[in-house]
Amino acid sequence: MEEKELNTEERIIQAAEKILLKEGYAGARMQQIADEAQINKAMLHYYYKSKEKLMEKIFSKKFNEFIPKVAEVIQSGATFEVVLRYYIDNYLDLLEKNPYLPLFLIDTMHRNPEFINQIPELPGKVFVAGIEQQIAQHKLPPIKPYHLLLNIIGLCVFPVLARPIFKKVFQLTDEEYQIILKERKEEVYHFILDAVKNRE
Amino acid sequence: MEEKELNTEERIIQAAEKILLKEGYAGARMQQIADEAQINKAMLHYYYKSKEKLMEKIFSKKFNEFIPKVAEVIQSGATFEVVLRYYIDNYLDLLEKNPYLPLFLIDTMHRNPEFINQIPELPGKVFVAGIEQQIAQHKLPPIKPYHLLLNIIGLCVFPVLARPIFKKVFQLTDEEYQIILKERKEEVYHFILDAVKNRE
DNA sequence: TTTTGTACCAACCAAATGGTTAAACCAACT
DNA sequence: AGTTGGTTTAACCATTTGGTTGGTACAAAA
Repeated sequence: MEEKELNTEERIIQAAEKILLKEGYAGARMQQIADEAQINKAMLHYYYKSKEKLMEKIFSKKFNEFIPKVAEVIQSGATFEVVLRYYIDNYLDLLEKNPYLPLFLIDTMHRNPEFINQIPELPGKVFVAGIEQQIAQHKLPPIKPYHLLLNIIGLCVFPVLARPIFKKVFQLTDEEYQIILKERKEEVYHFILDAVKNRE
Repeated sequence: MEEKELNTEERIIQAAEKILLKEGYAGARMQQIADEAQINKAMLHYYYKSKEKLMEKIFSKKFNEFIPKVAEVIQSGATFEVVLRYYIDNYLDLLEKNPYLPLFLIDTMHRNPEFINQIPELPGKVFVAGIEQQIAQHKLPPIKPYHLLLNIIGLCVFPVLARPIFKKVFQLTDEEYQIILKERKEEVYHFILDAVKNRE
């Protein structure tokens, strides 16, 4: 409710997040970020030498918020059902709170790939190994790990990305679309489970 | 192979498509488009009064290329399997030829929603009615049409959008990712069919 | 032959934009 | 009181950017 009294640096980060996520790197203006942080434009450059440095900071921060730390969970021995629920619930909650996040990351990685390089290596192979292990133990039907992951994440993320197109094509209000998104937790969970079970 | 001798307007459209799709509205530069079309920047404004008008043209053109005209097919009485194959094959072919298209449309609709308004109404309701009819005739198990459509399109489109992220996380080469995309026609088709069948 | 209209361009312009400077402010130490 | 060092600002700067101007070239119409 009440605006916390944040120090300048925190206000800059908050403002930069808001503006960069909404407008993208090319569309965001340093002045806009300064206004949002209620500081002078020169202050921005005092704390962050350049727009690029600021973007680096926000991008890596958001990237790390988005990439889930579930590699361990998949190896925890839990059933696929449990892991899937955990995944989907976490992702959809995150997406509900951060509707601009996927577009921001995807857009940045496509159009400003230079920002990817500062990201450290990620344990993708671990996830693949985890899935393959579950398949070997017959806890999962044979499916290529990449495809399974693309399916799970795509089914979660796409509705957030496609919101404007679907709203337009089906002439939905924001409230109606919100309901659809709420329904997704069950829909995606059962859809994936049904697809995977039927493969056995 | 050989560069056709196109007239100026065609060259402008081609150039604008290339640059706008790749860079987005905010990132694209009129000079860049002029260079690509091998004309003077003033020529751009001779044919298209402003960047906005040019974007309007390209956006509506691309939007109409992307939104499929399958509403009739779904009502054609064909089985769900046939319609699904048709959908998926068409979409994935289109996406393979136009990898920048989904990001361009999604990005534009999120960040420049003013361009949506010039798009005429679309027969989304017809699709919904078609699906509901198939469900009533027990040709399809009960599933909310919006969800079915989100699932189908999401599973097709997301891998194209997520390419950079997946390449990074799993350290894939372009060739490796290309193979994954090729596999998708079968993967998506069976995944959806299995999920839907299991619902009955 | 003259007029007219379309295609085209070099040079230009005003505004916007990322970034800098030099000085002021201010709390903490000496 | 005076110095120091981080913080803040108004004013400024160089470049980029979308867009304009005034004019040329040229072919078709009159």
